[in-house]
Amino acid sequence: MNKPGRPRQFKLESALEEASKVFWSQGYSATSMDDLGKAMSMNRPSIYNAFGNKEALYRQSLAQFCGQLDAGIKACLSQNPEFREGLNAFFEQAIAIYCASDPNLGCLMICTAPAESINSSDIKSDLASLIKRVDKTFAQHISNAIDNGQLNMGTDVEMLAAHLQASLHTIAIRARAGASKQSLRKYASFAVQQLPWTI
Amino acid sequence: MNKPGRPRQFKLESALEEASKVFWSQGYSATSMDDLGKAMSMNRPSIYNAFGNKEALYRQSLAQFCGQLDAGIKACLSQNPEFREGLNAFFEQAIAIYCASDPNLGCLMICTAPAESINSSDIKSDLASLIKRVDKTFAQHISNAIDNGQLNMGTDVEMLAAHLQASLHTIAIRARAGASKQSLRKYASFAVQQLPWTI
DNA sequence: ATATATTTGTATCGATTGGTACAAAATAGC
DNA sequence: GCTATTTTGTACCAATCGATACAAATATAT
Repeated sequence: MNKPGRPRQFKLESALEEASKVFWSQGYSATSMDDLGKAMSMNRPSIYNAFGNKEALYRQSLAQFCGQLDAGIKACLSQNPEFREGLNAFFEQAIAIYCASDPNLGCLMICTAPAESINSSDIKSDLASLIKRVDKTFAQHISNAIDNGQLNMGTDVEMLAAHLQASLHTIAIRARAGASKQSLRKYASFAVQQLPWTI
Repeated sequence: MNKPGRPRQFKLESALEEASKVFWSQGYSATSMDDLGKAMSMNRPSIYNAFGNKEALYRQSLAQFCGQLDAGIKACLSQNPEFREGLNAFFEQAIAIYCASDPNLGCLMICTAPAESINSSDIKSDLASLIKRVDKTFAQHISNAIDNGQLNMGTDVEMLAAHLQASLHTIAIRARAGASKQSLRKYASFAVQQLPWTI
């Protein structure tokens, strides 16, 4: 039941991963199909055949990245019974990703998609979708923490979720601007500390 | 004491303003010198003569924008004796700028510079400089508010300033992603409310 | 008027852009 | 072996990219 035809000399996931790295560092418009071809070890016709055009490839890179990001949040927050420690673990993980390369690249979505979101309504909606997705994930766990008595009742869950994501956004941008891991860690723990904890 | 030679048919400031609008909506890399020439009503040699190259023009656009932003913060916060109202006024002003066009463009610096900051160390340092500048401005007024007894003592001034700027960052990004003025206003007032007020 | 200095507009440069046509290569099913 | 199907690699496309050479135009200073 295998497909006929010449077999692919690349793996979809790893090729996409290499494309993501290029977009991540150079942004969308400053990245050429030639750059992508070299990084992915594919010639251009193969890229177009496998992923569509440049924008489709970028959006698939975004989708892959966002899936990992959201999964990371959920993993950290579900794993830890204490919301405070779950949040600290998540921010630690996010900072590790944002500062994984030298120089720090920050967040692929937050640092590269806004620039293109006016030129492409699809990229704009991708950006809006991720923001909403992260808002919802945070809100869900904030709600749980309130039910568990870890956070004060009476606080606006959605606003608190947006406030948490604000910290994530500024960490992404500051990382890209060259901030150190240490300074980002310090800020993250401050932001977590500012939540209306009961204890 | 006038300069000899053929007089300019453009004004530096207004030409720069037009250039800013193009960069603001399209970002740096997606903007061509041809786009700029049309928007500025200048032919390319005149642009190069007056501003240098494309990157220099972009950086001057950034500088103009950032000067207005920082001046806006200082004006709002200095004008209002109550820090809380000064902050509310500033966020209202920022939201008005971020949502002035249709579609919303957010912040020129925050939404377009991060994408290019890896390709250009100058743009990266421009971004870092603005962040530091806003941090300092916020910190100064937070410090005053503590001295005036409006904010609790014992809070980390620098971290609180970064936390305020985080709200500004997420507002800029959410505006660009299509968020409404109302939702941004609601979040801004929530963020202000979360500060450790004494009253 | 003449010389000097500056801007403007046209025309153009080589390089690069995103995207594709087409044939060779390599598989599966029969 | 033969056909159908898919991928690969070369070559190439028109369009656009950032940047500039050069002469005409327009001002000041003497």
